[in-house]
Amino acid sequence: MRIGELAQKSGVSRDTIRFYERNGLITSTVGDSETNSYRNYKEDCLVWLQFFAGAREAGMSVADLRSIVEATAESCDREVARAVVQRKIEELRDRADQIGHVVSFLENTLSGSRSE
Amino acid sequence: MRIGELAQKSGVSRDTIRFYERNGLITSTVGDSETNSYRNYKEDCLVWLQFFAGAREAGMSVADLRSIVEATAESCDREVARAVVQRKIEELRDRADQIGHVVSFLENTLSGSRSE
DNA sequence: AAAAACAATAGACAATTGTCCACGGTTTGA
DNA sequence: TCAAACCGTGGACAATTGTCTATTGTTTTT
Repeated sequence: MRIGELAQKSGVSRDTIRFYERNGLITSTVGDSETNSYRNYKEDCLVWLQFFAGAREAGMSVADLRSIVEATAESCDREVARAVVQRKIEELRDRADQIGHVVSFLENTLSGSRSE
Repeated sequence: MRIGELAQKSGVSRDTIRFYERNGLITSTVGDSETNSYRNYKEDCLVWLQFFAGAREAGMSVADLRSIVEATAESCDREVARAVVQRKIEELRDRADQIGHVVSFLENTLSGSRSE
């Protein structure tokens, strides 16, 4: 798959895909053409990109994502990957709790700030 | 209360407090001294700053915070404030849901990526 | 074949969210 | 009184996360 198709399918812009690639979030291979230098993306990338989009919305940084990608890469120890991902899961749960507190505060603001 | 005390009590740095003030998140008054131009912060600011710290961690932007502060300011209509805050609460809940999805994905990554 | 769409690369630009520094003045504690 | 700690201002600097543009070349469509 070339970048345009990937962009269209994932909803992530070409520029952003390239940005992610530069930052080690995805990798591509050079195509087999002799005449161009178009890169080739696997199905795999699409899944990751969709995850990235959600994860960024959930507040994870590109650096966080890179550490997950790296940890789950073939070369790494399964247990290491497990630990890294587990850690991120806990961070996300903390963040969700944090959101809960903020929501509570806001709800108090709503009910507590009546002028009458 | 002067900025140093506020910083110490809130755990937010002086520079950040000034940054927030520049961005309309808090306000201060000029002290009554004739000789200096030290600013004066009310107890109120401390509560807000603590909220800001949590809210930033929860992923709210400074712009989000400003809109909440502005909406809840005296000058604004109660109903407007209510709507703005309610909107933010919903955004936060969406974000929490989003985190849930990401966590699920990561858990699948964990259980689904065994090499055996 | 010509035009339109696509690709790679490189670098400029921008918003956000702070931090740090230097300056000159003030307050406070020893 | 003298140093240390504080304050305000203004601007420089930095990381993050992209977006946009220009340039050059390729592929696809008409």
